[in-house]
Amino acid sequence: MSNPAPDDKSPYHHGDLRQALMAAAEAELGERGIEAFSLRSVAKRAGVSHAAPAHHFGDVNRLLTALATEGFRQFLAAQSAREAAAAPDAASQMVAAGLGYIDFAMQRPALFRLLWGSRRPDFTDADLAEASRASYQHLVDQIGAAGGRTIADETAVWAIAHGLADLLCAGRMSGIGSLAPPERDRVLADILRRALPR
Amino acid sequence: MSNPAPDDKSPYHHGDLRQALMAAAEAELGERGIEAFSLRSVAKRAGVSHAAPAHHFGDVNRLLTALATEGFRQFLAAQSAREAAAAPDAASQMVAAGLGYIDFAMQRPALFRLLWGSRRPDFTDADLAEASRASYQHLVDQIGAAGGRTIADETAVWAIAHGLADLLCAGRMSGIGSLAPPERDRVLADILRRALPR
DNA sequence: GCGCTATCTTGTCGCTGTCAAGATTGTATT
DNA sequence: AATACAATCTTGACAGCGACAAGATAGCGC
Repeated sequence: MSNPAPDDKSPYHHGDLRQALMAAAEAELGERGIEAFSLRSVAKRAGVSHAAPAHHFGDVNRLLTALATEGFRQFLAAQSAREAAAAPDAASQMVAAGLGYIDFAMQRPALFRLLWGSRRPDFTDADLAEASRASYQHLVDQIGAAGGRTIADETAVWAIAHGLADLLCAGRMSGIGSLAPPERDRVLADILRRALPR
Repeated sequence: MSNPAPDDKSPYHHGDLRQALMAAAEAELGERGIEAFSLRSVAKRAGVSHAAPAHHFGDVNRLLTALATEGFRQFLAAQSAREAAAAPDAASQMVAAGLGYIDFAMQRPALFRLLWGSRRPDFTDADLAEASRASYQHLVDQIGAAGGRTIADETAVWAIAHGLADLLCAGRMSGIGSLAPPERDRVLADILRRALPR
């Protein structure tokens, strides 16, 4: 096991460049956005040459694919975090999952936009497809437990959570976006509950 | 008035290059998507040199800003078209506006993504900001006429329409997206009506 | 010690957006 | 009608980009 000293300035072999590139890529995504995302800038941030990422990811889209796959898992984790703090009844769990969906969008907007608003990740990639499916299927499943029976019910809860998340993430909902978090959560929960059939 | 012959092959002065560039830009957007959008490719399609667009739009983002402004107006027109064909009661008009919102997203996905999923247009531009505001304010106003009173009501109808539109536009809602249009409209209308307070 | 392979660097290519300078055309003025 | 001026478009250049090829370096099994 090599284990180079942390202060080792610039060893020819990085050690865990793949992970470092992923972290640098997310930081770049947060600072410059997906539009100005640059593979060379990621490499520079990680302290390696401009061609180093190619060996680990092939091309820039595959780096973004890996980033999106990891992003979807954290996205699902954000929903689980809300559920853990919510009442155990099915309707509350459904609302909590929706609030987690929105939490992620507001807290990590650049990553959310990579997941839902970009075509650069390769969504035919098996890992990404599965991580993506699992992330919204979890939410959709909740409404079944809460009394939803039709495809309209399933679609409704997903569309409501996604619409709120996307518009808040983009900063276009000044009305709700400027509310204090507790009050905002109450309004969002009110809206999410409308997905349930009457 | 100049009025050059239509078959005039390549006059030094185009005549209405600004409009031609807008059309070429939308065509490029539809064929290659926002990620691969290229100013030089737009110029080539319009039959002019690579630097010609700069004189009319300054830079590429201002071309996209102009395109988005026009896009928002057509987006609003898609809602009006549905309303004109719907029953005159307030709830039906609200649903119709939502269906028009979704129509536009499914029929012109590249443009919809420019309007709602890109940061390249300059949304501080006065014309664009006004066109954008008008496009969703119209939908939000409908729920007031249909009995909505709270900020939750207004937010709900917008979020539902937008969530459905965004996910259908991205091709991620295979369940509803694969239905035949009449059946699909029925399900979408069912969901849109859930925005109304009970 | 030796060879093999993975890892990383350097250099190059075509493409991109933007800027500067020059060519062409339309229009107003005299 | 001739001239000056402004608008329009082209050509050429530059740096930054993603991708590829070739070479340098390092770890690892033998």
